Amino acid sequence: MNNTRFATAIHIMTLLADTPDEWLGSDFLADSININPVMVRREIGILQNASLVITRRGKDGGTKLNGPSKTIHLDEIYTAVRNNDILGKKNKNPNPKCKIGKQINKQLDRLTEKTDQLVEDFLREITLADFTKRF
Amino acid sequence: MNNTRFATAIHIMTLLADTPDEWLGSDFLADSININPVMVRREIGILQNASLVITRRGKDGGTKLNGPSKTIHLDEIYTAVRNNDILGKKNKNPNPKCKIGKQINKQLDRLTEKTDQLVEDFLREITLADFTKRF
DNA sequence: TTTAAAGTAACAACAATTGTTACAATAAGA
DNA sequence: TCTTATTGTAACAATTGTTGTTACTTTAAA
Repeated sequence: MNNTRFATAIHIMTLLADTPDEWLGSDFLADSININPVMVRREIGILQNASLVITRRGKDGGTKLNGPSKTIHLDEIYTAVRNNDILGKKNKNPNPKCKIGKQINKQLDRLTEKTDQLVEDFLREITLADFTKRF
Repeated sequence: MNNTRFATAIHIMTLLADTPDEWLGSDFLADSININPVMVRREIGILQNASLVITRRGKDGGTKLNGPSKTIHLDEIYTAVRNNDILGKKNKNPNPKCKIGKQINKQLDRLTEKTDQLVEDFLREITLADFTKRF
């Protein structure tokens, strides 16, 4: 993850958790994170797809958590925004004539899968409420 | 990690482990991975800094493992090539006037550190010999 | 009907990754 | 000592990924 998407997403979620009854607008959220409101709306789109938040359009619109923060787990946020494996990308065309080139991507997949699973399992044990408690 | 550096590094290490007594050249390694020899030499430079391999310049030069593959652990390769945190980058200037903006990066650091440690601990339990056994 | 918000497309700017060429430094071996 | 093959690395090009911005449509409250 050579990007700020998890940081942005968990920042949004933390703000939403802080005032769970209010519809917070992208301008307000953007001002706390100090990024462009369009970026915020894009990230909110992802969080919506994952059913982590609900939004309302039009005047007085905004975004809220889709449930109590103690029922939301950090792995849900992570898997929603992640776009790479922890160990990175595989090389595209390792040489099939080489005994190692032929197998490497399969073996890397095994390792990648275990590694990713490990992190998800860890983040699943942490709720958004746990995270926000420290603020 | 939105790059192929771990994949390239472990591919190199696997090839070296396969013929531990030979000096393998960057052309040979590049041909198995199917990337440019310069990329291979660059990655070997990193592996050298981490004392994972030794190289010899000049005619009949090349690279070898710096020790038996059962004494090399995958976390050593991972930490040598990693250049990002698993949870990604932090936003640079969260708003210090906001109670959450003010704290977010500190709290993210806590989480990031635990997550990275988890993966390193996992990879430390796997030797290069374990990995290469399956080829 | 007015107003303020989300949603999103299009594009621009910037950063990271990967590929390539070229050449200096080095070391083996004739 | 000379030839040859290799690493090391700088410089740059090409590609891809990330972030920022503008502008406009859609939506819903009041």
